[in-house]
Amino acid sequence: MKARRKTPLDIQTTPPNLCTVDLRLRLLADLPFFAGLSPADVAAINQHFREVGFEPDEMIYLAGDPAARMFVVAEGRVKLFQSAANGRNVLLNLLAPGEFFGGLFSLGTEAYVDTAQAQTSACILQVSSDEFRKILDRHPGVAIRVLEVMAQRLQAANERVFLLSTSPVERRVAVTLLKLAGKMGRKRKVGLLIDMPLSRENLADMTGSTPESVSRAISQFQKEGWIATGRMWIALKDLVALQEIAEGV
Amino acid sequence: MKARRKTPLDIQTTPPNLCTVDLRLRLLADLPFFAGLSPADVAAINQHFREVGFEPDEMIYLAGDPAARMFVVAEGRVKLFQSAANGRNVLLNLLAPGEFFGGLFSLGTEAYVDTAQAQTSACILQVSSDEFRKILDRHPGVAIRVLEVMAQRLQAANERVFLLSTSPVERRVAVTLLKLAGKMGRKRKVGLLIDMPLSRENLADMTGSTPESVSRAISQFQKEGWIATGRMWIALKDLVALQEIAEGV
DNA sequence: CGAATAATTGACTGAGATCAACCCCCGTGG
DNA sequence: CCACGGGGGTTGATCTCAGTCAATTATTCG
Repeated sequence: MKARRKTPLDIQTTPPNLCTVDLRLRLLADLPFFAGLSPADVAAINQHFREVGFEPDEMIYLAGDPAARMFVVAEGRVKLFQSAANGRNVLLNLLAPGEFFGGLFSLGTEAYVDTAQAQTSACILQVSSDEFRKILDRHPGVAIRVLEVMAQRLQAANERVFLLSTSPVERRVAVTLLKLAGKMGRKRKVGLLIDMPLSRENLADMTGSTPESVSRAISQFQKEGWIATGRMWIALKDLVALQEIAEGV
Repeated sequence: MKARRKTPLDIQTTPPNLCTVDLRLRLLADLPFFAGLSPADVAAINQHFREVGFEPDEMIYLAGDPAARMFVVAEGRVKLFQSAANGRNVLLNLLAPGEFFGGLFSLGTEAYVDTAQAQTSACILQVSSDEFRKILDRHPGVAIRVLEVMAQRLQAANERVFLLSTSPVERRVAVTLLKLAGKMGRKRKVGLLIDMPLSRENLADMTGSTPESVSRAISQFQKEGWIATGRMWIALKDLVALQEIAEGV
């Protein structure tokens, strides 16, 4: 018997592209910032959301587009990035179901400053920025919870500035792997698998480095037995060792 | 007649350390997030603020302290930074009057993640996080405006990640100078003076570099006639040229 | 099986960090 | 008023991490 595929990832060959109705309601109710609302309120808010399916690599919006909508990931993975003139990209965030993104929070700004792209096939809920603004006005508690999320993201961004300013590539890669595993790690036989297709280039765009340098770091980690990896996937096997690299022991 | 001092900065030798009452009210009313409130509301909110004076270099809070307070700069300059193990600092923000900082927005977090230090003598208004939280609950419009400020800061932090990931030191320094001048530039004979004491090391901490490398970039700019500089001060003379460097022409 | 794309590996190069010496302001105190 | 000392700034020499270029190998899909 011969293994046909080596990827431990569950590849969604037939994308659903549409979320079921109950998934929508459950999802909205589970969003951190709608958590305090009554089921009736959530149902009312649900009315304003429209759902859209995306193929892998499909663009959701481009930097510079008028920032007219706010989005919530229902299924799949979405990446937010900015492109540099020399062709290099900077990956700002990788989003999992339940996370929001889009133009709402650059309210002064009229256009998106980043680009959103489906990393896998994805189902996305969207509202117009105006409508979401009305929801915020109507439900003050929601605004405060959104504020908390924004505060966390600001903190994460500052941490990243710190890392880029002080740490070598190897450490930045280790930190990134641990963060990804914390967010979307699934226990598998090979280890704690980061549950999404992830290339060396993606990691380079996340760490301010290059695919080659990331590859060297990854090879090292694998040689030490701390991770298992293949084409487009990585699983962590020794979190403690990685943590030590991440913290610069 | 002989020039006694070469610094074009107005040095505050006798710090006031206390803000006058009308300054307080004017300041609070002018805060972006209290802008929509009635004078009576502002006066009521004012009751909850306490004012404190700081000497230059005095610490306002340390990373790790319980995040019990939220602050507003009334007068002076405040720097927020994080320290790395190797002794290097990363300067996260330089704040001017009207800007807020502190523990409020790491609501999940119990401790400050950064350190706040008075860069000049400064007058700071403070409220307990609990009290400010109540203000937010009572005035929903305020929460939304705070949200907007947070969104701007997140965007600024992401821009910084982008710069650190893609641009050489020279460009990062140019961008930083332009941003500082936009925020606290004053027209002087020497040029558009950045109105605060600012060392090469400060700039290094802002650009993820070293004092030596910043010095080399600055020397270059001066040789080209784009800036004028001295001990702890910088004035911009050719914004267009700097803009071109900043945008990578 | 073969084409396409991801990943690895090596050799070379260069931007910038580090180390070190020196200069120059500026406030202080004789 | 001037001499002094300390901290900020400059400049040069060296070294190193990681980016670049290029060739090869591995993996997946049609």
